[in-house]
Amino acid sequence: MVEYALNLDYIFASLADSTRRDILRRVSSQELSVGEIASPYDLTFAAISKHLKVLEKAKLIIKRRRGKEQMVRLSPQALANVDKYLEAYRRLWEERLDSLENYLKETEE
Amino acid sequence: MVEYALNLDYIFASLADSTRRDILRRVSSQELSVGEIASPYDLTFAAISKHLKVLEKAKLIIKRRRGKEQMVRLSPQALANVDKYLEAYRRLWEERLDSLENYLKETEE
DNA sequence: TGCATATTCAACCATATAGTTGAATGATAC
DNA sequence: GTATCATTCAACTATATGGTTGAATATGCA
Repeated sequence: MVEYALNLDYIFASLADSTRRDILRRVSSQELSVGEIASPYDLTFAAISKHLKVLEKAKLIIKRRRGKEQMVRLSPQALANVDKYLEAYRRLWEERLDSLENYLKETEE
Repeated sequence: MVEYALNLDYIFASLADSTRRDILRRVSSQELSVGEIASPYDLTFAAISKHLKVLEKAKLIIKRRRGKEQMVRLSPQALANVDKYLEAYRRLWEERLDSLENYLKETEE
């Protein structure tokens, strides 16, 4: 319960930064080393290392050592928790979309 | 584009606080005044007012004046954007759930 | 062992955030 | 207009966050 709430704190805080969202996107399709992750950004390795720490604390990524590199990949479970969180609200925005659709349909006629 | 990204920054940052998530939950079923929103929490009005500012900037809530009160309600659209953001990842955690299901099914046999 | 490569840690700085208190504003009621 | 109720603003404090630099650690290789 509390665990779950804390987890959402970490997950949402992680996702609130566009560099971290970009990292997530990139590791979602393939495992990358920390160096590979860092290279496109105009930031120090240490900064990227910190971003990865944040993502790791939120359990959004998993790191494993491969030789001298640390390999990083997405752990989709945390995002599934976000989806679960949204569940309670889905009906609300779908209703709104429905009424917009109806409105458009009626306007067509 | 940039607008959308900034929006996600604000939305996720808003959701990273359990008081704000609780406020969202409470205004999702009914419109509440700022005072009604504040009453269950052990925080000053000013603190709640700030939380509402954060939620408003993220377009998660809408305020309107009713007499001397400000009434607050959920604006579900911003959450629909989160759902849209998750879209790209849904396949990934569903695959994982599927393989867990298969594993359990096979273990049963 | 010693060197190079990959990554992290420690210390520090600047800015943002979450809270407080007390004054200020807006709207209604008298 | 004045008092009152509801809310916000301003100023301040403490802590968190995102970045830097330079030293430290971990692994692989000669």
